Amino acid sequence: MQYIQIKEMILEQIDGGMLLPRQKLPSERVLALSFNTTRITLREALSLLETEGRIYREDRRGWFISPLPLRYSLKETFDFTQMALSQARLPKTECLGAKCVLADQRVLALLGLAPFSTVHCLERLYYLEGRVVAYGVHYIRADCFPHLLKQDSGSTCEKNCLDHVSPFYKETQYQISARALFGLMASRLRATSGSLGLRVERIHSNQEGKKLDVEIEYWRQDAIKLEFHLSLE
Amino acid sequence: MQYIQIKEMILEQIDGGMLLPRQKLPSERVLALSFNTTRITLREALSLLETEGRIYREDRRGWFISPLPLRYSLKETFDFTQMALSQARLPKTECLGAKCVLADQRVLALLGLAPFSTVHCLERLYYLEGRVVAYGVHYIRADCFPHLLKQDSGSTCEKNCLDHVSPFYKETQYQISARALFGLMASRLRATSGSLGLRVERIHSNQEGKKLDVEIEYWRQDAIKLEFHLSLE
DNA sequence: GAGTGGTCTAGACCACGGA
DNA sequence: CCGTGGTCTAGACCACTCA
Repeated sequence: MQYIQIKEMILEQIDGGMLLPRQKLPSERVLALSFNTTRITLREALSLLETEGRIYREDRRGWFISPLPLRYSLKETFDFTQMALSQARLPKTECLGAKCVLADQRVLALLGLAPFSTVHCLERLYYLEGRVVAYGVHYIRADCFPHLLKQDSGSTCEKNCLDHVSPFYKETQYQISARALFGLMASRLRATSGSLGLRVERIHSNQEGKKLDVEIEYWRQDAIKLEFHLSLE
Repeated sequence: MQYIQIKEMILEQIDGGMLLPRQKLPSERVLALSFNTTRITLREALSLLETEGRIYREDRRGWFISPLPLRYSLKETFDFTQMALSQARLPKTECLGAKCVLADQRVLALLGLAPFSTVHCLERLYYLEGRVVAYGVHYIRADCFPHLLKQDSGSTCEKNCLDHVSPFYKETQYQISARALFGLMASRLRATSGSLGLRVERIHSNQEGKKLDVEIEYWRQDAIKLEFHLSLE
C-alpha cells in the first residue's frame, strides 16, 4: 500500500501550505522518481487524491491543487455569479451559443413535449478564478417564450434569460448524479476523458404544473459541495 | 484508447441482458485474455464502468453488475425501508450499535454543543436485495432526549428512534459530497479502499432553531440517484 | 490449496501542449 | 521541438476468498 503513503506525503505538502490552490504539481516522472517508485504506482496515489477532491487534472496539462469547493445551494433558481461573489470567489460566465432548435428525444421526455417541438437552447461555461468548473445547458420551451432570443440576439446571453422565465417558476425538481465525463463534455471542461463529474438537473414548472425549462449542468467533481435546507410550515 | 472499446463491449453485454444485476463478471485474468490485453488495461476499462455506476467492486471478491440505483428523495426525514419498498426493492437494515457517548470534536461542531456533551449514537448498515449499499450513523442530543435508549435497549434500534425525535423537526439542512471510502468505512461497505462514495449529511433543528440531531450516511456511489423538489408558496 | 484481486516493477510509444 | 500525460505491455508477488 505504498501509494497510500505517497498520497499522505503529498497531502502533507498541500495542508502544510507548500502547495497553493491551482498550482501545478511536478511532472509524474519527477514525482515517481522522488518517491522512488514507478509512474503507475504514483498515478494510483494521484487518482486517489483526485477522488478525494484534493487535486484535479487538466487533460494532458498535468495535475493541480484543488481550491476550496464552492458551496452550491440547491435553490429555486441558479445564479452562478451571485453565488460565487457571495463566497468571495471570482466568477466568469462564458456563452457558447444561444439558438432555437428542435428538441431531441431526451429533452422532449424531460419537458413532456410533443415531437418536433422547438426549444431555446443556451450553452454556457462557468469559471472560478479563471478555471473552468462547469458546463451548463438550458432548454426553454419556445412556445411559452417565443421572443426570448429574437429581441436582441447579442446581449441575451449575458443578460440572464432567467429574468424572463423565472417569474413563472412554481416548482423545481432536482436530480443529482455522479457521471463520467467524455468526449466533447470532457474537453470543454479541460478534463481527462472518463474522469468523474457531477451532473445537476433542474426542471421548473409553472402554476399549472407545466414544465417550462430544464437546466443541466456538469461540474468538475472537486469544484462544488452541494447543500440545501428545507423547512416545515 | 483500447480500454474504451473494451468498456463498450462489456456494456453491450450488460445492456443486452447477458449479464444480470449483482452477477459476477469473469475474473480479471480471464477477461484480459479474452480481450487480448493486459490486466492493467482491462482494469482501466473496469474502473471506467465503475465510475459510470454500471458495475461495482467488492473488495477482493470481484466485479459485479450494478442494479438500478435507488431513487433517494431528499426529504425532511429519511425512512430507508419505506423508500425502498415504494420502489419495489428489498430493504434490510442492520443495527451495528446504539449507545450513549461523549460527542467528539466533529459532532460538537455540527450540533453546536458545549464540550463534554453526550449524544446517543446509532450505527446502521443498509442493504438492498442483500447487498450492502450504505452505512449510516445518527447522533442525537442526549440532553433533549434523555430516555431514548434507556427504555428498551434491545428493540430501540429496530423500532425507529425517529418516532421520538422527528415530531420536533422544523428545519432540515443537507450537505452532499463525493468522498473516498477508507479503512473501516470501506470494509463495512465491502468496498475497495479508496473507492468513491457519496456522503449525505442531514442536520435537524427544532422550532427554536436548536440543532437536535445529525445523520451522516456513506453510500456506495452506484446505489443511489439523488432527487428532490421544491415548491414556492 | 487454487485462484482471485490488490499492488507493484520496468520498461515502451504516441499525441498533444507549450515554448 | 522537447517534455508531458495518456496509454499499453509483460511480467511478478502477496494476502485474501472460497470451495
